Amino acid sequence: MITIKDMAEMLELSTTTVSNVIHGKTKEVSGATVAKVQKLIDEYNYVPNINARNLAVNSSKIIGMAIKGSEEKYVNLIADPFYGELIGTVEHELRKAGFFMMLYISGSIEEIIRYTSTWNADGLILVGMSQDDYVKVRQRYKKPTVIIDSYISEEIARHLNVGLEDEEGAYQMTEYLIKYGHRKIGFVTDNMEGIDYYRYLGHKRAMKEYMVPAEEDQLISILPGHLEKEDTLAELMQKAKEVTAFMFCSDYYAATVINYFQDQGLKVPGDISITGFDGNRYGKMVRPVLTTVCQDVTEKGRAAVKQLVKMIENQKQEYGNIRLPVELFIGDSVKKVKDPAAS
Amino acid sequence: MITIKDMAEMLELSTTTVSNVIHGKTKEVSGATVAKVQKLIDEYNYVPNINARNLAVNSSKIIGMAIKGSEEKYVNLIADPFYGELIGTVEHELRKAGFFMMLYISGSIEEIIRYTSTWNADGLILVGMSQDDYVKVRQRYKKPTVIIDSYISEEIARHLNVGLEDEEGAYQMTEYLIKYGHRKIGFVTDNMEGIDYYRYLGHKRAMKEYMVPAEEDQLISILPGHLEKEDTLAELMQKAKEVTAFMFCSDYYAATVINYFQDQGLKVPGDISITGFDGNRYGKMVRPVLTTVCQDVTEKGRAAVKQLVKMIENQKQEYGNIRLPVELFIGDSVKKVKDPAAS
DNA sequence: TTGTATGCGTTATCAC
DNA sequence: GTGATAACGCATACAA
Repeated sequence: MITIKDMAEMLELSTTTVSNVIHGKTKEVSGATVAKVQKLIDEYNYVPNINARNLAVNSSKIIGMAIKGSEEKYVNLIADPFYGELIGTVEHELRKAGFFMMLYISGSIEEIIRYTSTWNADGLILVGMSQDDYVKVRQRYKKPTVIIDSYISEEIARHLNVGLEDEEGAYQMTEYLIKYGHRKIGFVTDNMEGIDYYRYLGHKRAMKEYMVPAEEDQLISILPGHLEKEDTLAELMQKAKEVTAFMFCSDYYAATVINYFQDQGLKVPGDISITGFDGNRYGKMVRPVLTTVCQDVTEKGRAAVKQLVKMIENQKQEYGNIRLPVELFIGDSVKKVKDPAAS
Repeated sequence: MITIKDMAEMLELSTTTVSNVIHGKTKEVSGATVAKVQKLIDEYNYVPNINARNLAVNSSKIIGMAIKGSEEKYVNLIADPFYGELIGTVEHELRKAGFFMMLYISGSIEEIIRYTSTWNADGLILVGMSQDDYVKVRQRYKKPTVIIDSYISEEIARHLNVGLEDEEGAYQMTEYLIKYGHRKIGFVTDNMEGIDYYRYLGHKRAMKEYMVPAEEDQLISILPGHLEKEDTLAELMQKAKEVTAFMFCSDYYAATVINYFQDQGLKVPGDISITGFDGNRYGKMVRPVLTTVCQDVTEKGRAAVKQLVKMIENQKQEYGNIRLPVELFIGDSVKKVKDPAAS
């Protein structure tokens, strides 16, 4: 690893001059010198030591991308194509903008805070954070931060969030189901915070607007991570008798259940209709093809990076909510049913 | 951000003493001083500046994880659960060992080299590298490096690779097909280098051992990334008439083709049997459940990190090949056929 | 038990 | 045009 100092000595120049050439401040340097230095740089493959540079300018070009998930959910989390795609685009966009990505996947918010401050990250992208988590991070980390897919109340914490039209997406899906004659709809989720909660609100709004009596509405709660377990699936089979459709908050869950039901001899959508949320490969891979609410994950990552870079350049935190649009994708997992009440 | 110097001044101590406390060298410091310093550390949430530390000790705790993929394949690459799971476990294991992961996904090997050297990474994990790529990296980067899933000839480049029993896996799968009466088997791949090539070799070995005439053996080449395109799939439909089974080198491709075939009215495994390679969620999600060769991605990442850490501690590059075992998973995508020659 | 001095590689401020 | 020199925060060899 050749350094500026080494090169300066070899050419009998000062480090300042060499540094100037490296930074293209060539108007203050003679052409001959520039050439000499440039030659050496190429010859020895000079590459700056970022640690030294960061120390000198008190910045890193590091953006921390912190994904919070409980320890038990760990493996599930990262195998989900949503995260793969998100991480991929964020890394890509970040580098295009001249930054580097440091990835933290951890169940401990304390750990995340510690790491980001040691590395003196120029900015943060937070995924999967609750309001509490966000507040804790903000207490200790003051530089630009953007959150992805969180719902945080405006009063408590000013923040910039990049998310989805979750409420609207669920509303549209419910509306679609109702128009297809469904009234007894089971809304399945493993938590009631953040995005799932807002999707539930959208679902409720549609149910109300179309005047479906509240007692026909079923909220089905699943223990987090248990949707892959046999007994939970069996339980869902039971519930399937009481409703004509299930709405899931992720394609992965929806697809898993479709397969389970069919393996058990239940017809989808013949006996029960099923919908998802995400629009990823799992929904395309399962048969019947999943009717779902599509989001553009790439766009999500891109928007987050764009906002973050803007903040870093302006040296200040911005506030607001960016809600990316969603779109219904009609597959084959929903059947038209006769509404008994209508006839 | 409070620094060691700040704390030393506040307590009227030297930076050395403070530094010693931080590093737990308390036997050389009086109990009272330790307490004082510790109190301040907690109070101000002192956290070391890693840039400064790295500069001082000439090391970073950074491991570069470089994934090479052509620009066009970019999105495909990272949405594959294989990469998601691999990145996840590597990050996890790395942190457990006290390192940080810097992720580089790039089609340019030059770029990868430049980034890893600016950051002065302590070690490298390389994924998706050809022999040429590896040699180029090694010319410029001398610190510990481990490769995942590459095939590099021993003579040209000494290296440590963590891979799979690719040849054996394909052998077993072919053997299984043959025992189920298949003789006309189409081996489908979009490249003939690295892992796919060795899988092909295993396939050939089985065909030879079971004395299937060479003319019954079909190597079907697909343009890279084209297996999702309509015309390539249609072409494959044509080929399906000439064979009784297709072997694919990935579950994702196999599942995609199963769906396409069935959507077109071709029965799987009724009209044609299909096998995959990987053992991931796609294979479990498609119906019929895919018969495939399973690998343990988590174990792969774990092994890579373990080896790398060992090298970093011993300060030297090691050589060798670690081939993780594979296992046949029998799904429902292969049918027993009557071997016409046997009757 | 504690302190002093120096170096890590880079950038930036001034002076020549 | 070019060059000293200090500063960034930390670790460490060596003194005291």
